[in-house]
Amino acid sequence: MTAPDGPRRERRTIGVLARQTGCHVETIRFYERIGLLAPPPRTQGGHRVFDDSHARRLVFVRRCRELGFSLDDVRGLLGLVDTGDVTCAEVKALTVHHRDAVRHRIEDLRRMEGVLTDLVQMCAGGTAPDCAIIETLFEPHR
Amino acid sequence: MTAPDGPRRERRTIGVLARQTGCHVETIRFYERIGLLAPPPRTQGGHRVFDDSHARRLVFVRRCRELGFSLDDVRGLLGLVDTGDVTCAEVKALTVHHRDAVRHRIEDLRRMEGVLTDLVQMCAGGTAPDCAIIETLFEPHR
DNA sequence: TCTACAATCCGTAGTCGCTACAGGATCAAG
DNA sequence: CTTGATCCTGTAGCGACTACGGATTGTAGA
Repeated sequence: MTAPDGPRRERRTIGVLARQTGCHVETIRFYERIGLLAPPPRTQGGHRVFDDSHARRLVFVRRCRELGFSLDDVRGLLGLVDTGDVTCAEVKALTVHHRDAVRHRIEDLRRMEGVLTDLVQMCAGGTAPDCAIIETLFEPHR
Repeated sequence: MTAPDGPRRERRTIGVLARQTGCHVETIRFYERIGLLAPPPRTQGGHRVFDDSHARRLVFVRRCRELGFSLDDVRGLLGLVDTGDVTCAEVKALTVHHRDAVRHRIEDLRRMEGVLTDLVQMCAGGTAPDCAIIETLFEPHR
């Protein structure tokens, strides 16, 4: 009865991991370098060998990044997970805080979009050398 | 009858210009270094002396930045202004293109915000060590 | 006129989150 | 055993600033 390991601990090269997670190879190495991912074991020749736990962790990082969390936020979340100290309240607070920042950013962009639309509308778009957009941009704030 | 110059060509130090335009002193020097603003004349001791034309141009840059234009975009717009070759059509095209990029960015952020709000709502926020947010973030995409 | 101190000078390095090389070594298939 | 894909390390670059250190200059008050 040799241990049948199964697909639970599947080994993969960095390239395969990259394809599975949608990360670039360079990004994975970068995450390892900055301490976001633990250094995986290597082959005799020095190639990294990743297993499911690495894949899981990388997926987590990637999902967080897709949601706009900073790498520092991700580090914090992973820290909570790693120590086992994680409580819903902490995670929720971090998430709420980030969501509020995202909302704030949306508001900023909306204001920009409004002004840009105004500018576009006040511009005839012809070959005239005097452009209302340019004129307006030379005016101080608001 | 000495030329009364008037307030039209008011001279100012970099600090005063910064206060007038809302830019940091370092940013003004930075803009000069990358060729966005022309090098102003100096005092004997080497301090920069700015006049109204510099102020006008810096206001333009600042307004563009507030609207999210890249420094390269600003360079382009200023280039058009400088050559006198500026036509409404060109400026409008650049502005429309940028507005579309801003809209795109808003859509991205809105999607993030939606997911973040979902996450926040699925989390009880108590002291439980199992957190639904964390669980979800370990799941692959979507 | 002297002195104190604010403001300015320059150059370099750091921020964030990657991305793009260069110049090699290793691995798997045929 | 050769080929060619993949991997390795290290460094430099991006955008748009920001922050520093150490020196110099400008100016207002005594």
